[in-house]
Amino acid sequence: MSVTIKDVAKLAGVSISTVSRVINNSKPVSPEVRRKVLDAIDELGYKPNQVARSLVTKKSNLIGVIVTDIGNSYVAQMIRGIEEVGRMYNYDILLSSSYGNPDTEMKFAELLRSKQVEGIILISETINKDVIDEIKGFNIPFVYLNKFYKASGLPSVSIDNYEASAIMTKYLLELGHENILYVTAHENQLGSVEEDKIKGYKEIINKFKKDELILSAAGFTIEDGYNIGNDLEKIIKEKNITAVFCCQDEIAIGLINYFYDNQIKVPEDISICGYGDTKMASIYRPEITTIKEPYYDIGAVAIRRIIKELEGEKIEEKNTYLPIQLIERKSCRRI
Amino acid sequence: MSVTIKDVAKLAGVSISTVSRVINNSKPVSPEVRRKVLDAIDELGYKPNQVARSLVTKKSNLIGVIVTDIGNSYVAQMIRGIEEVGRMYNYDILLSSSYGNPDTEMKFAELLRSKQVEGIILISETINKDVIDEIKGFNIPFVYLNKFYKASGLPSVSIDNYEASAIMTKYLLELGHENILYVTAHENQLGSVEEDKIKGYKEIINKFKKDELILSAAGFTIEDGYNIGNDLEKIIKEKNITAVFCCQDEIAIGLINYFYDNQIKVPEDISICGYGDTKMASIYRPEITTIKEPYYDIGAVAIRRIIKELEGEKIEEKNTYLPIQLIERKSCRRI
DNA sequence: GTGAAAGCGCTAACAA
DNA sequence: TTGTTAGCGCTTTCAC
Repeated sequence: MSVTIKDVAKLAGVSISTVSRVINNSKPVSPEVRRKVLDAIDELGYKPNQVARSLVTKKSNLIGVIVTDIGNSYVAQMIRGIEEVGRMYNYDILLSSSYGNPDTEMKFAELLRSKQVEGIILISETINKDVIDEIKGFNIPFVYLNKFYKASGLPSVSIDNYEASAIMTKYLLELGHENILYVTAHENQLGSVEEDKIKGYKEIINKFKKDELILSAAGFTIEDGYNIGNDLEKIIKEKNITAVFCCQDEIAIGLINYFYDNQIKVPEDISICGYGDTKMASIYRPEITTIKEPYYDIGAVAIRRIIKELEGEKIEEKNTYLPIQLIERKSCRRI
Repeated sequence: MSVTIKDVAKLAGVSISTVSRVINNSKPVSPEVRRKVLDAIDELGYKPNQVARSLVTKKSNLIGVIVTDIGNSYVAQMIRGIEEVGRMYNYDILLSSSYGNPDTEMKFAELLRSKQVEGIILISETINKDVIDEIKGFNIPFVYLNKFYKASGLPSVSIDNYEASAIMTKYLLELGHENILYVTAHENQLGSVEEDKIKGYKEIINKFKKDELILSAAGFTIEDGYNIGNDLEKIIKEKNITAVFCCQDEIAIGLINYFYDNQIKVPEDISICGYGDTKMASIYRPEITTIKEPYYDIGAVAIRRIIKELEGEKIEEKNTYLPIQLIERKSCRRI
């Protein structure tokens, strides 16, 4: 079978402890013995068995990541961030996709634990109290990432949605738009980030004494955006709207698609902006003006927090807020 | 610390072997004892330590997946397939992204091995002989997935690119296009799937006595597509081309973007089709006519192969070819 | 500086 | 049906 520390010890003519010492640099070993051991390792192509090592050290060097769907580009970007800094600190990623099923999430959480992961990052799109409680019970570092809901009281990394929304609204106003409609996903959804975003929008709108105009799509997807196209078209005419601020890039794309299919030009006939700066936003034509949520950084900071905690550092603030950026592109024009 | 099998045994008043038996259902246990054990497990919230278990059984239930970049949507889809069927058979995914660096790939391969993964799936975009040889040396099931290069002699899952290309060319011809230009990524690249695709294109073009027209982009990306826009525009006029068959959706999108920016309409002025059916192809406007490469299925079949091999089944053919599909959308019109 | 031995948490003979 | 025991491959005291 596979070559073990014993084989190396035998070949080098030393004890296994000595071999262990040289591979871990844990205690001084005389140069000559070290050489012999190193040669033996080389000759046999020995690679320490991490499983055995984990069993005794209780360090798996594994971080468990539970995501809704790796197919979402923002999730993939977060994972990139997680992976890349994880790698820097020698942590591997154990990945599970729940596809939104709470039972699956729960099962994964337990599975990850039994695999002795040292920390867990949960990237979710709903709020699932049971799973969160379960993970908290593991007593290992845990970060909760949710683009759609506020992680009240949970360690998390996000942006200040209130501020981001205000910035975008102000920008639209500065472009000369008088009537700006905000498309939300679900209005009055408790704990949703939409609460903050709507607040930011309203604040600015009221400050400049314009009319609050809010339309609710039935969700966050491209399809949802497309589906409110018809309703929106009517409202636009009625209320003389010139700019639509979508709560997600996907909705903006769905809307632009609807307009494309109905011969309405963006931004000539109507300005549309998104939120998130998902990959599509920069590829799409017209290129979409949006708020950049730094997904990669969110992932990176999340795992950094976990590693810090693992290293015994105390994390003061529960939530880390990352800087946002308004990305000015082509889908909104000056009036 | 964490509760172990010993704690359970003590609480239940039995030996650890009995506990092991009930959690594994490996040997008969009397109903009353089983109940006692189950109760103890429940009371203590005991979860078997998989690391310890792995050490003795030599089964980690881990499949290592090395990818170029999880941010590519096709990669994410493959991983979905891998994950979902892996889960069905109780395998977890250990994920690593190499970002195209061969040294990193190599390091990951070794790392995965030391973590005792039972199989490896390598999703690569170049050919890296060293890494492949290294992995082969592990003597564990291995599947090689590469969308751009042929995996000569390696266990892999893919589509018949020759056939796919021929089908698309034929389709364009049937639409009434007389002069069809094929945009390749790199011409004459040894081992590239472009060899097969160009062959498929040429075969049909010659069969119908049309002119072979091939243009080479400098790569596979949206940007590469955009960058040849200018050259292509000239050739289109010169040769009276009405349809452009792009070797990748990304190139098609780049090209359509170029045309959008230069007021050339797709498909009115020029028909463009892609290859791959990456997520963008269906979202984009105009929706892109393309060849569907079944990424999810490729991933699913790949891991299924590994699991079969792990179960002792002998896999006969080295490469599994999955059915393709022509997806007729809006970017190509009838002449 | 080096070796012997205990033990991480578990499974799997082997006995009883 | 149950318990005892020997490891799995490694790290880590504890002697020397």
